[in-house]
Amino acid sequence: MNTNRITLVKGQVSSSPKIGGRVTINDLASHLCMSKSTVSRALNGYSDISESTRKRVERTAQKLGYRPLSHAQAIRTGRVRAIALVLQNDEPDKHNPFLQEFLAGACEAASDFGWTVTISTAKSDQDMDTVLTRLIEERKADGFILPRTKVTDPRVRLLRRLGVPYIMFGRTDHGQKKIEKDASWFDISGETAMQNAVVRLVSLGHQRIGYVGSDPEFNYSHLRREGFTQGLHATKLQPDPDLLREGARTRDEGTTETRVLLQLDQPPTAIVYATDMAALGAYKAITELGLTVGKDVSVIGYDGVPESQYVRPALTTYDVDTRMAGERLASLLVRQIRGEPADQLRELQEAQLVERDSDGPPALSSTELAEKIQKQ
Amino acid sequence: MNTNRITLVKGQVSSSPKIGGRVTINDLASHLCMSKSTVSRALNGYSDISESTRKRVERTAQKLGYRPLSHAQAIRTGRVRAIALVLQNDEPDKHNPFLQEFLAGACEAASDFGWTVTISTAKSDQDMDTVLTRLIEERKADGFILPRTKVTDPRVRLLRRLGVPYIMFGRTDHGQKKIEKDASWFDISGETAMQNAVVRLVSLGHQRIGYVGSDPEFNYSHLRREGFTQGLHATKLQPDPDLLREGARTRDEGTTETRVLLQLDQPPTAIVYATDMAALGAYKAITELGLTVGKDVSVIGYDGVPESQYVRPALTTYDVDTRMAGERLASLLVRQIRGEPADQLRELQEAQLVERDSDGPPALSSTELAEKIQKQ
DNA sequence: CCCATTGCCGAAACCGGTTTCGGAACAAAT
DNA sequence: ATTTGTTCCGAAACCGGTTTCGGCAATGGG
Repeated sequence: MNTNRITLVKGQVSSSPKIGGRVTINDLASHLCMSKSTVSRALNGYSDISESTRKRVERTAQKLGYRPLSHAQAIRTGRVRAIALVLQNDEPDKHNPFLQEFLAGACEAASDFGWTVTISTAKSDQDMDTVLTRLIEERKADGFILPRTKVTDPRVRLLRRLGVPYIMFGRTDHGQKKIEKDASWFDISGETAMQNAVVRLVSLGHQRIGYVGSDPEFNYSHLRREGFTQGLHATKLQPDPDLLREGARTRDEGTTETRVLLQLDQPPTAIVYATDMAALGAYKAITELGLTVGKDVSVIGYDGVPESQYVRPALTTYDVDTRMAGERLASLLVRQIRGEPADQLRELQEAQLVERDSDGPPALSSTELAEKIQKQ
Repeated sequence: MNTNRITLVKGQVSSSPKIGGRVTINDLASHLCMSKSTVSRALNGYSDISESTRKRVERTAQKLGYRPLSHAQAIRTGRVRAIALVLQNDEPDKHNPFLQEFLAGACEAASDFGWTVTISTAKSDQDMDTVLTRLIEERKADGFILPRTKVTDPRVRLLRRLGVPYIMFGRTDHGQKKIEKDASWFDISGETAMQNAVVRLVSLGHQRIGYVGSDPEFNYSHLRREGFTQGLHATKLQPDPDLLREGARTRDEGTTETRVLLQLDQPPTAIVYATDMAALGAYKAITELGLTVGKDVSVIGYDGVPESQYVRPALTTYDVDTRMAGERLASLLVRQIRGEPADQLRELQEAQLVERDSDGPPALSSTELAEKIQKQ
């Protein structure tokens, strides 16, 4: 009983003339022979401090290596100079090869502003709610980066209700700008990539092109599918509902959906995938049927996962600059917290085509392909 | 003037609007009709508060949803209840598939203690120094997790000099416990895995076993190599310096080192790799020579990267539970910061063998293998 | 019954910053 | 010479907690 309680000890001689050796604003003030309020206002650019003293304070602060403690400032200002990123961990594919680069971008951008990044993880939507609430209540961050936005995103609702700044990596509402009319976001235009993929395949001679989409829960899935159909439209190809598959979130599901497409009476000679993972899964389905990727069936992916350059044949894909995404998101979020209007903090960038060996002119027509599959 | 003088309003009872809606310790104190010092000490388990009032305070705190601001506490205690993780970003292979799980483990453990995780990245050893110094000076964290320890680690020197708590993921000094005699660490025993790999291969019938090590800058490289040679010793195989290669940090370097081994007059019929990435690189070298992985040449990796289960033949490897590593590291670090002696906060766990198809009985003897390679 | 402990709590100082308010010094206007 | 502004800075309150210190009441010992 009472084992872990703190016992008061008398005569605890503090051997600390200046524990930690930190330079505080008081040290700085007494060194300069002025009040700490003047020092504070000088460093924070108040207009009622003369230019000369401001310079003097700044030089001395520099010389003594003074750094205000953000948490000491926060107690009055309410700002901790930190942004938070909460990763959701219940996704089918937990291995995110881009995370390190994304973090590097975000941390570097934050650091440039003198801010830091706190990170947390959530196991489910509900846990996400708990985690966000806790971070907000304890004021661990002044704003949030929301990766992988969903069509209707519960995180957005929560943060919006609590009035906490956030920026989305991705759009919501299929990009219809209803919910997000006063929200900031950064995104890569997957729809443009999908459209370009179709155009590319058509110009290679393909007439029947399949599509394997991703988890419809995420907003990007819808945008990419729309991009694909716009590609069909732009190339005057007839859309065929049979050629549109959805919901391939993993490599294995990519295999499954590809099988379905290739078993059609009129199979596609080329397939566009919303994600590289699904496209990598396609290799298995294609080779299982005795077909060759890039000749019998052309494959184009999206994301630029590292493995795409190591599979044989190497995967043609649209590469996303994840590091830059992190950098832009952090930067835009900090600016938003500092007061810039959110609806002016939006950026849409393009993915970069990486031409490799998984696509090319069709070796067979769709009919011939069907026969070859049949015989197998 | 006097505009800021708030005039007292009669009906202003306890349920005041309270900008921001947060419950502060003052609210709690006035709600309980006791001083805030009593509340504070009650919540912090001081022995001079009676059990009954302590319970009462805790219940009320719970009911009102009171959460102390860690940065408000920090101003007096010097503790922000956060641990930091600084990732180094200049490594050859920037794609770390384990990062998300590692973070999940660390965040969850920290969260269980009511702590948080702040993250940052460094581009070089020098940048690492800068980043750490900044985080320390601004007291953004109370301690650090140091991933991927080097043989002599500059981070350790810095933190040791500044007296900042840290825990290493990995050991230093080849595990000789010189520098680390009063440091805490968590590690996976790669040396045991390497030793077991040799034993396994010998029992499969292999007589000449090669080894491809990793970057000697990192401590684990030495431990794993020593584990390998201990495996040779345990199986009474004669060590051959020609069969020991070092420094394969990437897939491509794995390919290169494998080529060297297979071009020997007496090539190995099995090769153990310190990392999966190098082992995956081996596939290219082996198939290029017209050989079959798992029959002509057995391959065993270490790490358990996701790709290992997708390559053909699937890679036999020692799987590391990265999520648990993050969890243990965070947990041990928090306990250390809370006062437990560092030299009692050490854990060594084992990697888990995953038997797949990249190893098996040797199809040929070393001499026969050499001839087959020659003919190619 | 008195005195010394002990248990328990409140008042106030404190942590390192920010922000408000008032006033001194000086210049310009009347 | 007085009034009116400006410019610039110091004193003090404040933020939300923690910790020190002292004191009151109850208890126990002689």
